[in-house]
Amino acid sequence: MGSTKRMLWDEQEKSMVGAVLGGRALDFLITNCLSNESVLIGVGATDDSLQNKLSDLVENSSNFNWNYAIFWQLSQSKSGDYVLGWGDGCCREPSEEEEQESGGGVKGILSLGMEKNEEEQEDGVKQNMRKRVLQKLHTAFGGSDEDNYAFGLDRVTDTEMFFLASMYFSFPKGYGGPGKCFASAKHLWFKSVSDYCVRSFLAKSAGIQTVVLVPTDFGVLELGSVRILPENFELLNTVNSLFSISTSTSTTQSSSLYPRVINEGRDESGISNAVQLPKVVLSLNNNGRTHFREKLAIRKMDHSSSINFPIVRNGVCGSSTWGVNQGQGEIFAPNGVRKDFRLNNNNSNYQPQRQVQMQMEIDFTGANLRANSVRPVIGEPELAAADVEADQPSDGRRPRKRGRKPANGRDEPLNHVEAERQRREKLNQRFYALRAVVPNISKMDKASLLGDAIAYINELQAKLNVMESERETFGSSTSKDGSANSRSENRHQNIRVPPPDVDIEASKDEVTVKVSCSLDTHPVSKLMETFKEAQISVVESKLAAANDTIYHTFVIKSQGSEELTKDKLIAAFSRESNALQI
Amino acid sequence: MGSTKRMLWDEQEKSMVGAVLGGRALDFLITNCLSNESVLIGVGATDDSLQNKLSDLVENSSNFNWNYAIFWQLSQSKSGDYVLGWGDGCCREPSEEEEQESGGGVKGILSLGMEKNEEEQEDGVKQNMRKRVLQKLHTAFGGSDEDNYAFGLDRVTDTEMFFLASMYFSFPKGYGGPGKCFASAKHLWFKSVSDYCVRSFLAKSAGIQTVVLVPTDFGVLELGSVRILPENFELLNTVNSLFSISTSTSTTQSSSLYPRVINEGRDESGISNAVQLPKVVLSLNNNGRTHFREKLAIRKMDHSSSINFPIVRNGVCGSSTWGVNQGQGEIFAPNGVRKDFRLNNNNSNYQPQRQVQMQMEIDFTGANLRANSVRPVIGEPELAAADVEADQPSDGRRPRKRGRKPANGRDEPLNHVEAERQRREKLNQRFYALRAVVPNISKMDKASLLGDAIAYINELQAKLNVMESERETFGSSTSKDGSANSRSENRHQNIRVPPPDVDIEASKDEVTVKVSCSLDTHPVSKLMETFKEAQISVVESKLAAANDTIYHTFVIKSQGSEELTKDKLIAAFSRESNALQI
DNA sequence: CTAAACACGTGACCC
DNA sequence: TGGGTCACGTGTTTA
Repeated sequence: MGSTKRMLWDEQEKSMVGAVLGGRALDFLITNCLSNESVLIGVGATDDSLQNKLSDLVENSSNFNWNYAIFWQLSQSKSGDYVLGWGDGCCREPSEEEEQESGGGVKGILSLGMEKNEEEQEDGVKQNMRKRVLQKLHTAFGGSDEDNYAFGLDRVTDTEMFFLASMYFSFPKGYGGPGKCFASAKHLWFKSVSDYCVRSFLAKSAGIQTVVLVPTDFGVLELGSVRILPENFELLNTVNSLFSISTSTSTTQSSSLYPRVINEGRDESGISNAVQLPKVVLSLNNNGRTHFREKLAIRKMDHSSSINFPIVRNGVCGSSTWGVNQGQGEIFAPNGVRKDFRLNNNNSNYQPQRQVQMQMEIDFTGANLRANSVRPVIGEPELAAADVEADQPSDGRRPRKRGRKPANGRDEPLNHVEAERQRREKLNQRFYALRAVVPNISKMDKASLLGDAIAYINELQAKLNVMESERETFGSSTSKDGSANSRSENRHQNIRVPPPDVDIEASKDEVTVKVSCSLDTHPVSKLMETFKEAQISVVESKLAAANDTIYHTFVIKSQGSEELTKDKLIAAFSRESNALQI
Repeated sequence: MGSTKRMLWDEQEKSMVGAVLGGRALDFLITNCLSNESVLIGVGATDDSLQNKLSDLVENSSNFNWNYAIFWQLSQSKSGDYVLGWGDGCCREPSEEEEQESGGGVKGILSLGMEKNEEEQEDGVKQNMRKRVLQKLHTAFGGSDEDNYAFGLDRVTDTEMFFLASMYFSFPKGYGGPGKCFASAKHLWFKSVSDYCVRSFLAKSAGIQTVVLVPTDFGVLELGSVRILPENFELLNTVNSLFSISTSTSTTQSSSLYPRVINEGRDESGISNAVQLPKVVLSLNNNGRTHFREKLAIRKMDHSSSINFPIVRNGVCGSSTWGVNQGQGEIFAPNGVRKDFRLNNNNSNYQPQRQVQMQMEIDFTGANLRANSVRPVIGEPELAAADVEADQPSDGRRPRKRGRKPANGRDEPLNHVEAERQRREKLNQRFYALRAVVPNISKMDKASLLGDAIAYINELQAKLNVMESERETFGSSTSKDGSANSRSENRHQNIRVPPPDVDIEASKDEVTVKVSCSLDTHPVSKLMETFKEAQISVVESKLAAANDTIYHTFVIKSQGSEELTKDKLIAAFSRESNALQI
């Protein structure tokens, strides 16, 4: 009874969640939760460039100093519907000036929930509820109790509550602020958050006063500020240039933003098959080589500088096909943990039967609190399961207060155990990360995980070997493809898959060669499909081969005007082709 | 001083090794060791078929009941010289009848070493020396202290000592028994092991009385028995048919026996640049799903059945180019750990710059000792480094006797720590195994290993993604190829690399769509290439899309007659098309 | 209730 | 001489 169960929402939970998130959000989440049966996986791959853009919008004062930025990424459900799910996000606590400027409503708003929470109740109950709500969301959307991140938070601020809860939302086209924005393809500038979204209550609680939704090619960018900001078209231009396809400046330009969705498990409830399944893994980013870092205090610090704010970013699990390779340089980034993060993003795609989970990680890049003793509990299921009556950690061994570390002075023997703690934690961190990238984990214990990882690596190696040798029989392809790290020596085997079903006929003075191949895998398959959908008939088709390129030329005809046809096609293709970059 | 250093052989060590292995072997090893500077890597790829053949010769009574079989695999040094190195091996303890039949000399022979070991000394000193010798060999040939396997052995029998020590030998052409045999290309049948090899002393110690060396195409097969066996040509025929290339009956028939050698590091000493670098990883094979298994007691059991013997097999690391695929069915063997082993064989080939090590693994398939308390120490560097004066572990906490477990009666508190020990050990085991399959390990600590493994997995996934999408553009090959475990469900998403460079032009009354895509990945690329090679010009090309197929039609023209052109094309394509099956 | 799994503190060791 | 890693024994939790 103490530990909340996954699927079911009992009344107490409902009221609690409603109190924290607001009634509309509660309803929305409950209908979207679907008892964890139908999960939406792999809501597209995001990479650092997206994250950088978002954090740029949030932290870079040259832009607008938004308090948060969320990219709602377009995803496609099994039934073909598009759904906007959490793509990436970045938030920061409002500065003191901002809090003053915003009219002081930030604090305490949350206590005006559905149930009348008395104002005099101190943080304790509120914090407790927030954590429990986050935990409930976590488990409701498929997370396991162990890796619940909420209890790793020292304290959940209003902003964080809004932000963290937002991760669990997803919006079908036309629903919610992002869904409406994307459906209308027009940006929305809310000077009041009263009804911009089902998350309005939460936004209000966080003191957000201005919210802007901007549609992009693959999703919706949501920006929010605690200040009242006038509509600003320069921002829109900036956003457009940042998030449009052609102007992607990412060096890696590899991971695809293009969404993919697999509906795993039965899909019996048809409400909305867009259910994110965030599994939050808290990670500490020891940038550089400093070996000690505050664990995961997402909370704003007492004298919050403008940078010590969490950056939440999602990684993709599930079978998201993400573009090409993601640049070895990125993979072998010198920074260990950072590397893990990055790599967690490009996941899987390998075992569709896997119980994949959307994986989020909290990056504490900016958390520059140098305290070495505030080590909030993390990964302690006993805390997660315990009935957290008071906010004070019931854990005896770390009697840390909630607010600040006692700045203990260099206890040598203490340092050892602390270092050891950190080592263990880092190891566990890696284990989590490994769990994220290895599909088909037989058991959840570490040894099995390692075994599965080894097996998986070998499996991948074997597959790669097979494919590589297959491909190399194909001849010249590898020679010009620089990224194809092919061992060019064993060229001699001929295993390639040929153009199947080649039919050759010789008539009087010419030979006709007919090749039939699967539409699925043909380069022009999407084109043909589009033609069909748009009821476009192909008048003439040609194919020419140059040095290393094949040119298809199609002369087509459709019902409407030619310009309209062209625009239609352009629109259709633009969506496809930019899956290449980003 | 207590811990043996890697490269150097101090006098004490020399005498000890000489005592255990014999003087000639000592000299041989010292000259071949080369201070670990010039290591011979990747001495060819072996696979289960080889292992099966060997174990067949050893364990299958229908053959000859040899006590051990070693395949000395031909390798090529940097300078072009061929060297016979440890390829694969299999051994078993002699049965009791065999021991009787062999004249009783098996036991105690070792004590007639260089230094006069008094016979009355019990196992203690001998076992201690053997382990230390194995450790010395292990480190001398580049193994790290941590993964020394010798201390994982409960007890090193004579046979095992001979067998395990043999792994560190390698023979230039003409040197040693295998080297002479291969040089002469004639088999050798020794009815006395006195001088069949530099390992004669060891062989004698193990009671081996008959040794046969048979040259094969890529190495030398060495068989030994504790019995005196008359020359037998049927055996030779069997061996020839087993190990010759053409008659390989292995179903996989994939892994190349062909050796390759990379000489890593400087090669300043020119004695013999063939130095194996065995890094032995002890692995327990929990066949089936039984989750508990005796750890690694290589020793023969008290009532040794005929199957509980170790099978040592080598895996290939390094950039050995080994053949095609090795049969998915093998890869996806249901047995988890076994799979790991198998897969460890098809290793690497990925990071040739990696500090590769020849990796051996001991397969305890038959080790059916059900004792769960004989837990030999393994991976305890402090033990390895400690000066083990007596065989009794100077470690206080494991007062286990040497010979047999005391059959402790369910000590509850003891059992806990024992279980925990085992858990740790299993974990470390996996870590070792993971280290074996992950190239480019930045640091040797666990966290880094995990990070590297994650990075590597992602890298592999990314590569596979790229290749898969590349391959899928190649046409319907996957549709009829059952083994291409393509996730057919998410066929509908357009994850595919889209037709890039779509150019759309609208003219007066028609729209032209031009698609240019890489020739490499186009289904007809091979066709076009063939056209070009055959100087065939395409008169007309058409493309039509049916339900799920795209039809290319080419009307072509070439110089010669049409029938000849047709035949030429058919010949060209037939070579491709039968690549479908495999 | 047992067995497995994990986290923790501690001693040791190694640059 | 300390920062870092490791293994060990132990207490606790979970299935």
